[in-house]
Amino acid sequence: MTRQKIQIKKIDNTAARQVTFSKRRRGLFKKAHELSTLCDAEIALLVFSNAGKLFEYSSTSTRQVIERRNLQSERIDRLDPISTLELQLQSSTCAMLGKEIAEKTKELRQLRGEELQGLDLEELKHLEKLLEGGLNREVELMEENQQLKEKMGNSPHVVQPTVAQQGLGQPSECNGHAWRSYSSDISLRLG
Amino acid sequence: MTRQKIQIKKIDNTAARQVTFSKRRRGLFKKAHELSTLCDAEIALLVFSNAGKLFEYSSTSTRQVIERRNLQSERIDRLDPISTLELQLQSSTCAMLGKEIAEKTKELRQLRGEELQGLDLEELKHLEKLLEGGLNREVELMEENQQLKEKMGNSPHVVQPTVAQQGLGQPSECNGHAWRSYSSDISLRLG
DNA sequence: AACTATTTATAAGA
DNA sequence: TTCTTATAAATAGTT
Repeated sequence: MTRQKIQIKKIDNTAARQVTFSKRRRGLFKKAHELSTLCDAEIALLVFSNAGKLFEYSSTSTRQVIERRNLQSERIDRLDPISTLELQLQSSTCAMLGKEIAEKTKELRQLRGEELQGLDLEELKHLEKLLEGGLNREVELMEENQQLKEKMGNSPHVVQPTVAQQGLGQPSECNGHAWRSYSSDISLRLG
Repeated sequence: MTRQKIQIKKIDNTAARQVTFSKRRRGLFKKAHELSTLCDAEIALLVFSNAGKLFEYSSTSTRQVIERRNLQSERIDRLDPISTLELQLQSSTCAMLGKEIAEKTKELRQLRGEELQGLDLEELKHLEKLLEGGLNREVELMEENQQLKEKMGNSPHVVQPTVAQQGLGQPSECNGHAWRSYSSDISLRLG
């Protein structure tokens, strides 16, 4: 699209393909962020490189957006015929906690690292907000878990896995921007 | 970015916001498609408008990309401690069929309608490929289901819902392009 | 829905 | 990888 117009077809040369991938991925993420900000849209963007590496952007959290999407397409075939078995498993939010944390960790890593390079001040502010929101959710999850813990005491036939929650990691500074310090040391044992 | 540079913050005026949303959403989808084609990347892009309407693009299928993502983040906390209960539910692929079809239908609707407007020839070719791929998967699913049907006959304690699969719809022509005709009339009854 | 003056994105090349 | 730059593309404001 510049020194010369190109055809939109797979780039054969591996090195050139990787360079283009990096450039355009960054451009795409930026555009996604701009759209979400300008128009108050909720966005999730998943990109697997040719080599199988995952890059993701989300205006809120990828899991949240995917769940919102699932709600739309599942409302019809779900919600009515939920078997008791399914209920038990769905309510075993415990298993999801681990996933959520793994995801959050990865998201944080990405936000702090790669994705941060090309971002301007506006985006930094947004990321800061996102991080704080994430921490708030963390607290909510803890509370939710506490409640779950109590409920499960009453229904012994429910699945009761053990989840050990890792701390969010060491407080860090990034591009001269001090992230809110936070340390969690929660260990959950249900059942 | 043109007559005047704008700040990346929420557009207050509702009408202006909607116009910008349409324009930029189209631009974003085009960029996503170009990246996937040029660099052989697998992409899923979910966009919820301010009004809650879902727009999605995927180089293959959104479900497929999300699953691929789940594999990466779940491999650690999953795969080892799969309870018998979970196994039973996971193997009840029947429930997923309904979802898959609902999804595919929606995807098709989107591809044929809205998203088709701004697409050039290259993209049309891609969509054609995608649709054919979808049909192939349909056939695979049928076969998988047949096998499931047989397996379930042997294990009576497995969940056994009834799923009626609708046909994909009438053969249709789109933008002067004849899509492969297909009709399915399968009705699954397990147990 | 179209039009353009500008701003952005980016393909090549260094 | 990062930067530079000529050019293609996207798009904000207007009609």
